[in-house]
Amino acid sequence: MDPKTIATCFAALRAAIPEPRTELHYASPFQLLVAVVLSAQSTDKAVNLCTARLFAAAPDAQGLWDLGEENIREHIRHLGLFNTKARNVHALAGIILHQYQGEVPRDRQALESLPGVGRKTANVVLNTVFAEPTIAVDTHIFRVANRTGIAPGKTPRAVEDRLMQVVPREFLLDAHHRLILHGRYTCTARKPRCNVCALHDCCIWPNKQLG
DNA sequence: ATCCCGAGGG
DNA sequence: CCCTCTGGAT
Repeated sequence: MDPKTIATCFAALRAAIPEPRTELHYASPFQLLVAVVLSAQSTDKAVNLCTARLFAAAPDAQGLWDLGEENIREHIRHLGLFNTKARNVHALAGIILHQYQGEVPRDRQALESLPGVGRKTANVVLNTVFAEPTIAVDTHIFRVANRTGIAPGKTPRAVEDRLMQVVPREFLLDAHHRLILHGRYTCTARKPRCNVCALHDCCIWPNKQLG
């Protein structure tokens, strides 16, 4: 897709999604980090239901470390992958508490060394908390980038690298959340709402559906 | 490549 | 029933 068309796409996305932001509920960088770890293969809505009680019981790294893995597991039991997540969140809280003075590090390497934190989660934290121009390629962005033709790629990393090349600078900071929200509500996995899509005229997808 | 793994939607 | 949901570790 040529640069002009891509710029047209993002201008259209800006009009459709004027205030891009995460739908995860959080009151601190640490809470956002935990929420994003919990969000793997789960809906934001389900995560918010869990964290409402979890953060009330343990709002910070000290609290989650003291709460313990067993209690964390009970709070997140209705999320998928809850066992792994409980173990990771507890261990992560301990590391943040003891090695980072309870603060979330603004450093990709440090973030990715945390249990349950990979490149995607690190990119979300860097973008959402520290306002760095990163793009976390999750299931939504991977689908939207490939389907629309904005940034095709066989792996999440390939799509990320391509997005970083082709997204105009003025749209880079908010591209992550705009693409996420577009994928969640319009360019959905199963039955995309092409009839109301802001990208209808610049999207290359050959199977545009009516409703 | 495989495992983890609950809940909601179509 | 099958698919999807802001993946990461082995």
